[in-house]
Amino acid sequence: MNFVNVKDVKNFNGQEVTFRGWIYNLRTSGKIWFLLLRDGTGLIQGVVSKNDTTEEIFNKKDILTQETSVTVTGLIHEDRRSPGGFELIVKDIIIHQIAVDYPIALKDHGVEFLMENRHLWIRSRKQWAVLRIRHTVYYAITEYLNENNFFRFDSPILTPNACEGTTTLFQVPYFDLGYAYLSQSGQLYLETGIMSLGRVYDFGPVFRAEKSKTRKHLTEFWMMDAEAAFVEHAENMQIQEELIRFVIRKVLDKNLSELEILERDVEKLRKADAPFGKMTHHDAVDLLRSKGSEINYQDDLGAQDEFLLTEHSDVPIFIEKWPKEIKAFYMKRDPENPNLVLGDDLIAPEGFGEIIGGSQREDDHDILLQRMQAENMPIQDYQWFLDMRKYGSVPHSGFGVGLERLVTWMSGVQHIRETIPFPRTIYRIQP
RNA sequence: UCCGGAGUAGCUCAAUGGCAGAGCGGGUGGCUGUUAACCACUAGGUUGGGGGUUCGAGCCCCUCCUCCGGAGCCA
Repeated sequence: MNFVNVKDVKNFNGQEVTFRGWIYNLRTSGKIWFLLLRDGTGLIQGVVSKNDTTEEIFNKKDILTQETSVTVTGLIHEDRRSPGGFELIVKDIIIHQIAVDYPIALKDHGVEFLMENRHLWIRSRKQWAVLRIRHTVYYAITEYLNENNFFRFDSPILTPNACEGTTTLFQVPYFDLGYAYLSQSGQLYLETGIMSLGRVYDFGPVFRAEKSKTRKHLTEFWMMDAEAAFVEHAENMQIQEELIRFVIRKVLDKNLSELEILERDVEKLRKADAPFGKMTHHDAVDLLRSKGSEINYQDDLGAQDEFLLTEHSDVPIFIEKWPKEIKAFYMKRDPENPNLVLGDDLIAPEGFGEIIGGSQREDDHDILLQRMQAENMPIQDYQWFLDMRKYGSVPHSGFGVGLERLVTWMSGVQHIRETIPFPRTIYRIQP
């Protein structure tokens, strides 16, 4: 048999082919009936008419159900009336297994019901489309990095100590050594990698036990952390911008039909592939206060602030040079103003919020040590990290991209939980 | 954790303190071009758990549970 993927259907016009997949929907109309078949690569409509087939095949309409697995053979032909422009004149249907009482109808469902049935919900068209965009984004990021001399450097997931505050760590028993913690970021390890490979990245799941309950948070999410030697603040932002614009172009190139399924405004993505905005934290606060926000110059941006900053912008905006008090200990002080650090956040337009956090790192041993002592960090646990500033320290920078945040923005979905196959949130770990 | 909201048929939702209903899905029948098809008939209920007020509670009160939205923190 000539097994074919639905996505390749246009190459088989007029030929007899066989698809393997699942029944997405069934419509009967007397002496003719239609089935929608999905095979993972796409959807195609099959037509079965009484006059053109055997009674045995025609009567399969009485036993087929939504999500029944089948092998379907037939003749491809072009037809405007069919979704996708091609349809299959069915000659034979082999049933693998009949799905009984599939719970997810092609109708509205509540979030709780869909989350309980996440293992089935991923078969639905919109979820399918989002997961395909996730795939594109994932590979676009690695492609950009691989082509720009970054080496994959896998940092550990079980770690002895925290990169950030300990209240947000997941703790696991670790033999006779007490406890280990699930990694929140591979950044500190990546910083060691650049002294070997020059430019490195890791890409994997990270874990944050934050009790965040918003549409932008997961407790387990995928992050790409990149780190580069001899790269300073301005170049760091330039790399981030090139990377994100590369991802936008890849998604527009590969996922137009998925974006259409999701009813994403593609023009907004096209416009975002242009030079990004840039302002200092101080200027951002000025702007926000002029718009009525009560934010202060020592404050982090809130969700409303991120929206206000980007509401009239087609492109993402960098917020750079932050007050050192609200940023992590490892960020390098601004040589022009010791109260600031050379950090940058990249905020996506349309209210999708922060998608990147990055900074030039503090490369001076004594300044870094001071900063760590001021934050009461257990210095002995971080001796290896301080070592890098003793044995050939160099200026260096890095950043972390939240994969699901980026996919949320690209696909335009309203909640981050739809951008990962099995979301982990504060109140849900099933299925 | 805080603030707000919701739990009624498999699903989405109605129901002035007074007989618990509709659409979808299921079943049966009809229809040769359907697009989440349509039409007719039909089955389907411990109204989240516990307690209370009342002649009478899905509806009011207390409590617990579950979920949703938002905030803070962050990617």
